[in-house]
Amino acid sequence: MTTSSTFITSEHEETARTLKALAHPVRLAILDYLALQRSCYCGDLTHQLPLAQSTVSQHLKALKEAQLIDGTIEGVRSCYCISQKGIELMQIKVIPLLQRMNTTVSQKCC
Amino acid sequence: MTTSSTFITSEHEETARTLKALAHPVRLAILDYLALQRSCYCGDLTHQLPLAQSTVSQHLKALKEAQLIDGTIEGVRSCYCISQKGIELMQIKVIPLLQRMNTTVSQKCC
DNA sequence: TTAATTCATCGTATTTTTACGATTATTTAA
DNA sequence: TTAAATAATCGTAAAAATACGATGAATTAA
Repeated sequence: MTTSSTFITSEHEETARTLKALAHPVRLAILDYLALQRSCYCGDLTHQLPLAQSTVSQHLKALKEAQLIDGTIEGVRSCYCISQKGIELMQIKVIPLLQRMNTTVSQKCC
Repeated sequence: MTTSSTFITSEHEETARTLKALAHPVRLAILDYLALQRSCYCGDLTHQLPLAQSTVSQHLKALKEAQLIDGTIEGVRSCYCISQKGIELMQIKVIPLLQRMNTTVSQKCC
């Protein structure tokens, strides 16, 4: 199920990919933390989260592959932050699509 | 991994559940269609989509369980539409959380 | 140079998701 | 009453996601 039809557009495919990266409590928590702190190291997150280091690293990788965050090696550590692309994806792709759901349902439609 | 800590809040858990329901191209297409058409029958979707009837029904169930849509039996058919609760979840829970990502990144933060 | 720190990656087990066909239940039409 | 139509559910197979420990690579400190 990858082929996009007229019904399932490439926008649906792309946005679903972004939403999938967002759709995990740990990854949402990481993003919220990054939004607040500006940036942090992988180790900071590992200390905060009840998860193994390898698991945290894996979540960061998922966010990075979805272009939601940037990561830079700083000596022995890795620094992460929300990416410009990530902000664009939210503002231009994801949120507008979700906004389209906002049809005024005055009464039960069916 | 279900326990919410101070770092992972219940809001993260709940929003992740909603996002998971959204995070599939077929389900996004269904919601987009419902936003446009107001309502439709399961059969309409089965005709539009390159999927088996049981699969479409399964996707509708996922959306319903996430409270994003309502379904009503109309004789031999089932009519679906975006729910008021679904709109609320978008406007009050999901979109605000995604909006929080919108920190102005003037230059590479790390 | 050696040891310690930090993090990514690998291999793997478990769970969840996705899709299908077959079956069942309900309603409508003949 | 019987047949057709519609959609939900069941069982199941295959793929993807999630988590872990172990290992390896790179950098810094001793």
